[in-house]
Amino acid sequence: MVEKSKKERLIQASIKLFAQQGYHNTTVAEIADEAGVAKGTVYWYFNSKEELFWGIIVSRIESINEKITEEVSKINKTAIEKIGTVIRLQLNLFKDNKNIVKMIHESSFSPGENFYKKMQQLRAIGINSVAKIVKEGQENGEFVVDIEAEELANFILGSISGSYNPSVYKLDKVEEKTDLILNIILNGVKA
Amino acid sequence: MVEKSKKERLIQASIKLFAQQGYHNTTVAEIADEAGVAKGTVYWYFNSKEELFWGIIVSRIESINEKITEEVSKINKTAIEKIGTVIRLQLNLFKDNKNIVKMIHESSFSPGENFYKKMQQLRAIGINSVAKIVKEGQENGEFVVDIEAEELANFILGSISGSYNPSVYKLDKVEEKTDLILNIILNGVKA
Amino acid sequence: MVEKSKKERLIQASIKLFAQQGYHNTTVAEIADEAGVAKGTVYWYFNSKEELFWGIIVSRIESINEKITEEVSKINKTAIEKIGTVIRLQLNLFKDNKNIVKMIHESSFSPGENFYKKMQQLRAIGINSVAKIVKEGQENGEFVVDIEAEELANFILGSISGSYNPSVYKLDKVEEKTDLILNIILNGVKA
Amino acid sequence: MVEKSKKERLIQASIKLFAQQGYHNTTVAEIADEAGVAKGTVYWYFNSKEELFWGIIVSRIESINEKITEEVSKINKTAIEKIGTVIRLQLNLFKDNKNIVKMIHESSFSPGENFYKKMQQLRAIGINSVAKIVKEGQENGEFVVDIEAEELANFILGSISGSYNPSVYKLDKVEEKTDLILNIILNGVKA
DNA sequence: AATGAATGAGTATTCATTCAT
DNA sequence: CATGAATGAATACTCATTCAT
Repeated sequence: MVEKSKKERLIQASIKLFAQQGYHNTTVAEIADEAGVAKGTVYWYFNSKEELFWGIIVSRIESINEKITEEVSKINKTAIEKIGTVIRLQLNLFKDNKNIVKMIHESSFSPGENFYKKMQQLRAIGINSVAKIVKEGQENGEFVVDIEAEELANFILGSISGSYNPSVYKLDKVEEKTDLILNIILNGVKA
Repeated sequence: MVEKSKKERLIQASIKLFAQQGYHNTTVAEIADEAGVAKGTVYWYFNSKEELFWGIIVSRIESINEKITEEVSKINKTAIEKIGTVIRLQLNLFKDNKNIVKMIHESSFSPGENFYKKMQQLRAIGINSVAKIVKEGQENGEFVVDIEAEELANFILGSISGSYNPSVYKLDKVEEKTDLILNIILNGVKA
Repeated sequence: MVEKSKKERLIQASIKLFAQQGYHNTTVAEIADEAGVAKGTVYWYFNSKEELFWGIIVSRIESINEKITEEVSKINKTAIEKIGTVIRLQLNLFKDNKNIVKMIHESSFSPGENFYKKMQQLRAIGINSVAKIVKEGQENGEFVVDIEAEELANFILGSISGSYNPSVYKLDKVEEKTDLILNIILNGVKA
Repeated sequence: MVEKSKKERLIQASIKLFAQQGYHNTTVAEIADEAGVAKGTVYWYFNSKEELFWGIIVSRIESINEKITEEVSKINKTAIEKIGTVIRLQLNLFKDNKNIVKMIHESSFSPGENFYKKMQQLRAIGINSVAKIVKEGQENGEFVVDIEAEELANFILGSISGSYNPSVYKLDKVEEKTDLILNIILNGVKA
């Protein structure tokens, strides 16, 4: 079929609108409208507006976490190369899902306890994977050893998303940006 | 009188509640209640709920921006020292204003285009100040020159806030953390 | 087949759910579910939720009215005996159809004028039949004559259902209760 | 003031509409409209539509229960006289509050567990009071003693409300009706 | 300055009903 | 006969804001 399923259309419409206008400023009616379905149809596929929002967020983060985890287990790559891949994965996520990044941004403030915990878990999973890479690098002499692996992982992941700033970074040059960030993280800024 | 002014009490109540519950889940009635005033009184001191929210956010960010700007102009310090101060300032802001940090997090997206732009401006001011420090450091040979000052500034500021993760960082040891971050930024993680 | 027809299953499910939860708190989806059929199927057998509800109510009341009418025409019984039978019929209806009694209770008011009138009519038919018995009794000297037959009939029918109180009456002893009520109605409570 | 309070107006409007159309067929908007206030005002005075409905029901039943209880304790009246008063009180309640009677009718089917229990309690209180009168009458030889006082009380109260039928009883002649019912209850219908 | 009663626009959610298959 | 995806009208309730006192 060329025609997308109504559920898929609802998800796309949600991503677009939530990102553009924020969760609270987007109505279920608007989403249905944008997706070209009736309001009631939203509730045929999703139990609530919250579930719709968080379902999207969680699925995307899980997807990138999976990719990172995958990267960790590769044996024919150095730790440095793996960190490079992590950066590239994140930047590509940002590039391909500008709207979702915005949604994740917003989600950092929790509408509900349940989802907040879920988000914490997801972040922990990501950090954990990167920490494994770091440990590997520390063990084989690629990385400095005077900093705890987990703290380093936290810094790395944080600096990628923290430094992601649409008004500064033009994300059409992912490779370039990856090199830049990796360069700073590896060598620092001192002359 | 030791009794705080009603306006001050309203601001404190707002910070507490907005941070705990988020903007949309906090009602004006709750704020008035927490502050011990009548609902109508809120509107004597503030024109709207939004103004109350943003007034707080903006004032705090402006305050730290001022401090950074101040730091820039000091002449008896190296650029590296200045960057260290910037990190220390940020971490202290986080430490002293956990609630406000949460608010800023939320505000990175929330209610309406106007304020989003305002936030972008504020961020730009901060980056601008740090970029001046960086340029200074590049000119006097402290920092690498193959990276644009603004991009570097963006990375520095971003990595501080991005790596700020309450569940990992215990912010009671600001000096220690400052050294850690500064160390990574300056020297990188490569062995 | 031992398997009941879908229509029958729908009726049974409706009685159960309407009685347990009331008309407005029972959804067509629930009924279909309870009956083990698809939602759409309900509409093959019944034109609407209302029709389903009222169809049940009306059929039961009509059935008891028929029995009462039947009773009236018997010629080998005294009026007193006939009244006794009416009481017994009612109590047995209550006993066997607790759920339906609840439904009738609710229906004494519920959805829309049309059905309210229908209920009035049904009640009128019942009263009319009993009134015939009363008249008979008045004519042959069994009952007092200073009270209009219809008013008496109304009292009799009303006192049966009005005094029906599940928390007081244990309806397992229908004969006993019949005697009790008949006794009071006939002889009164004065010593 | 000639102008009734908004709360009072809301109560009156609710009684009217709930009785005319039933609980589920009456919208909060209609009530507000009928009372001449804004929709939001309903929620200033009442927490919910349910509370509004049940608040009315309960308060009226409590009021008549109080009157009955009062009657019980009078010492210069015979039990028969007291029963007469109970009948008169009920009929007057019906007369003055035709709408409320309808509401009580409807309430016999519970929207919520809490209120259902409350209703049971209220009925129990009424029966209890009447049972006291009956006992009194049994002790001083006014009433037959072969029937349990509580069962008799249940019958009496039940027969009054059960036999209340707007299409038969014209409630403008309360005294007459009171005598009629009292007469039947006391002496029965046997010639 | 301060109050709090009153407002009414705004919205998520439900559910009887339809109809293409 | 039977299904269940899809519809959209209907509605209780919230809450920022106003204003007479």
